[in-house]
Amino acid sequence: MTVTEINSWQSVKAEVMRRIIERIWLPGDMIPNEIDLAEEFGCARATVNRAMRALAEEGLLERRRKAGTRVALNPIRKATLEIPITRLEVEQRGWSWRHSILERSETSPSVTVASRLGLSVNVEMLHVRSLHYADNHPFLYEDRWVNLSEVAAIRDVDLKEIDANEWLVQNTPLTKGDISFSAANATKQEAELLQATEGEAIFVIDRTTWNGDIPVTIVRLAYAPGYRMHTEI
Amino acid sequence: MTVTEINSWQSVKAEVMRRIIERIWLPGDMIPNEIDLAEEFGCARATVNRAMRALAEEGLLERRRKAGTRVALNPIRKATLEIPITRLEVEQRGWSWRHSILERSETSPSVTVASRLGLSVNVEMLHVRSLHYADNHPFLYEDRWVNLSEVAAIRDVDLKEIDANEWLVQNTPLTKGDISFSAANATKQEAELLQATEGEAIFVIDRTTWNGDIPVTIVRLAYAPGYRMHTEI
DNA sequence: TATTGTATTATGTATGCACATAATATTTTG
DNA sequence: CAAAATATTATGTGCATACATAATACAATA
Repeated sequence: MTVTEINSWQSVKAEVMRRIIERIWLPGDMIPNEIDLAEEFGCARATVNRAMRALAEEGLLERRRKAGTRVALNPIRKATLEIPITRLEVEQRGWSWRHSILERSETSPSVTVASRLGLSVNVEMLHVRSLHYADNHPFLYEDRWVNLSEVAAIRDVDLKEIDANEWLVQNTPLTKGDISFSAANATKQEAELLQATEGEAIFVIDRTTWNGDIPVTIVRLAYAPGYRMHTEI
Repeated sequence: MTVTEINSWQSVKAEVMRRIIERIWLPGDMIPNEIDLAEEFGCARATVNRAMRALAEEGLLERRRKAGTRVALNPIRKATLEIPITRLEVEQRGWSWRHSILERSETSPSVTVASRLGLSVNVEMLHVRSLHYADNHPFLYEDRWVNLSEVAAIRDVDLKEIDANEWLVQNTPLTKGDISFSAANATKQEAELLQATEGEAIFVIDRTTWNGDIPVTIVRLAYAPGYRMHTEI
């Protein structure tokens, strides 16, 4: 055999990908079954299976029992974006991070907040507004509500020392999250805080998280102008 | 044994997740090695490995050879967002979709476009500007450049019939993509097209895609005011 | 003491085999 | 001929074993 053996799942994956990229196998095409591919590549079926599973997870292949495997028609490449801790995000860019607490109060939520969490307005919550800096420039304005009946321990945390999000991430299990991204014109208050001009376009993330079915926190993150969220597929 | 045997990788995964969520294993903690877990659960090491690998891919565990496995300190819950085809996105919301071509020309790219693609300005590209409507309301303004030397076939496509993105997704393999999300103030032109007011905050997606190392297309998507991108984790 | 070499260890991967499961194809039955 | 029962098939999973690899701990050496 002049053929180099393809016997690691990574090389099987690479070879299958090559055939897709070079359009030897077209979108929608059925491809040979695992047994045949294993024979062709000179490896075990489990090895082929490992490679194919990886490609299916990436969205390049569609697999169904008995029906077989085909090249995906809409390679809906799923972009995975990480929900970062602001401190790390800032430090990763080589800037120094600090944050300051603008408000910290224990109160009952507004109707809007309560309804979005599915809670009564009588529940006691922690309301924290804070500003994150990157190299002493305003970077992010955060407006957060925390469900105190679920996360009572946060009462005793000094949020000047540790960011609320960072504390929550490390101290409460979060099983479910709801995130939306949008653009908004800076309000007068936001503009002042972020050293922007009123009406300037601001990137906004709204996030609600639950532990099981119990709402934990709802937060609105308003980034200083120029912020870009980036990902690769 | 009164213990129900945990012998499928899914149940191993569920049990390990339970221990993390219920804080039996804390963030940063080392957890037992695969051999011990296999013994405890009454299954093979390969089964434990399969489960642990899945959890590591989800970001809940951090694994290193010899060093062992620990609960991730920052459970970087990765949100996966699908890169949709606009027509489907609109139709999924129950609206009717149509789009109109504002410009279609074959020309050489601007310096900005060329440099972002890593191409010379002498390359011939297809420049398409189009407007997508949802229920006859402007939904998305799209400004796209396509590398004709890589995707020559698009010359003969009637883009009034099929959206460029949809055609590309179905007819060229895309192996790599670069996506960024940001907020911008609507320019006068954008405001007119999207029936917005000048300066209104607009959600923008910039996307570049490659096939292997060859750039295929670069596109800027400007959404009408009020657009939200949504995902769950 | 600092550096280099070596042993140890936990995860990573490959293999052969067996059986499970889902979906299709085929045959039987009313 | 249509509906139900049955066979077939491709992927999915589990197991035991073996060896590979990376990272650490520890000993040997200069």
